[in-house]
Amino acid sequence: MAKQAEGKASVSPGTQVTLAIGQRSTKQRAAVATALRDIDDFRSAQEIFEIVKSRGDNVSLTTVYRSLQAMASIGDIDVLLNSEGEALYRRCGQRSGHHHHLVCRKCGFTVEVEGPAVERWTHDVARKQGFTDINHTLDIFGVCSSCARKAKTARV
Amino acid sequence: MAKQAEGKASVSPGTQVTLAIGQRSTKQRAAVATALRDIDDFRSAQEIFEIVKSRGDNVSLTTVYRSLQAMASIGDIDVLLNSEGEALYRRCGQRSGHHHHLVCRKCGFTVEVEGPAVERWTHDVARKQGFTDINHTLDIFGVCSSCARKAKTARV
DNA sequence: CTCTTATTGATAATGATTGTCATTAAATCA
DNA sequence: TGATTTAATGACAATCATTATCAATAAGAG
Ligand SMILES: [Zn+2]
Ligand SMILES: [Zn+2]
Ligand SMILES: [Zn+2]
Ligand SMILES: [Zn+2]
Repeated sequence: MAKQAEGKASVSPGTQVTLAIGQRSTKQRAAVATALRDIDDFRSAQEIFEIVKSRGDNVSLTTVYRSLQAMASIGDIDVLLNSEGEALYRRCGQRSGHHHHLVCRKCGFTVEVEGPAVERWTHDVARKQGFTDINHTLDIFGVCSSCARKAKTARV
Repeated sequence: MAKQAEGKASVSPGTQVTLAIGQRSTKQRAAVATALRDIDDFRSAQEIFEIVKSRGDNVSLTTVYRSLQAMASIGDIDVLLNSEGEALYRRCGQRSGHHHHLVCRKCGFTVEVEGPAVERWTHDVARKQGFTDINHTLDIFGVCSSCARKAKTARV
């Protein structure tokens, strides 16, 4: 069995891919990682597949799915489900740990937010009810000022 | 056009169905509403379809979907997406308005929770970033004390 | 270079949800 | 009550994101 310590391996100029033990560094995964560096919004696997393709890299949709899942399971990227239950992915800011997202419903523009008070509250509520192994989801959706402006203009 | 004021119409002994303007009272929707009264957990449309059937009522899966959506859009029942993006439905406590859920990952046991401070926080954060038309999702998951007990016993 | 096996890609399959459309039956009214 | 209107239903096809298969490829250890 090929063992390998967890760590960074540069597989493409300017892009770093975190690998779990036993994982291999491939150009496909590097291509996905690179595409994620270019965008700052939450995007679906299909959209990321298109972005990768438009950059000239050729990766199958299946592999895009697998790469995103691998990255997400390591915590390298964030996942959130939109109101349709579709998974959206995003490479978030420098490992700021647990955080939440304020996402524009129209353009995907995302702001990372943290709220220690909220974290405390959810935990307290759950423990008070006797729950253990607690986790939570918290996402804020809205229309960013840019999109709101556009909508107003378009209506004229 | 058949106009009708919004209100309650009893369509089955012991069950009340809220109707929007223009909607009709049918035995199928009543059957779904009755099934929802019997359960206290969040369930998928498919599961509710089975429950309705097991009670002797015959409603097509398509209609179960439509009934649940209609009830949810009025706010008569709550919807939440599980980690797979599947919609789960539940008839919640007496119209307590906006609230959130603490759900057992194992058995589905649910506790309704409210947190004015969290509501204020999400709204403030979003507005501070210039967002409008704001909404949010907040769900807490864990293992209820009952399930935790069972797990400990089973392991012996 | 050789070998092991993780990874890929083409494709089929899954599974929840939605669309279609002819038929049924509430609600309204003569 | 019987006729009329059209919301609602049901059987079934269609979507669409995601997963499963499996043979072919290639990373990386020795
Ligand atoms: Zn994030
Ligand atoms: Zn949190
Ligand atoms: Zn509720
Ligand atoms: Zn809330």
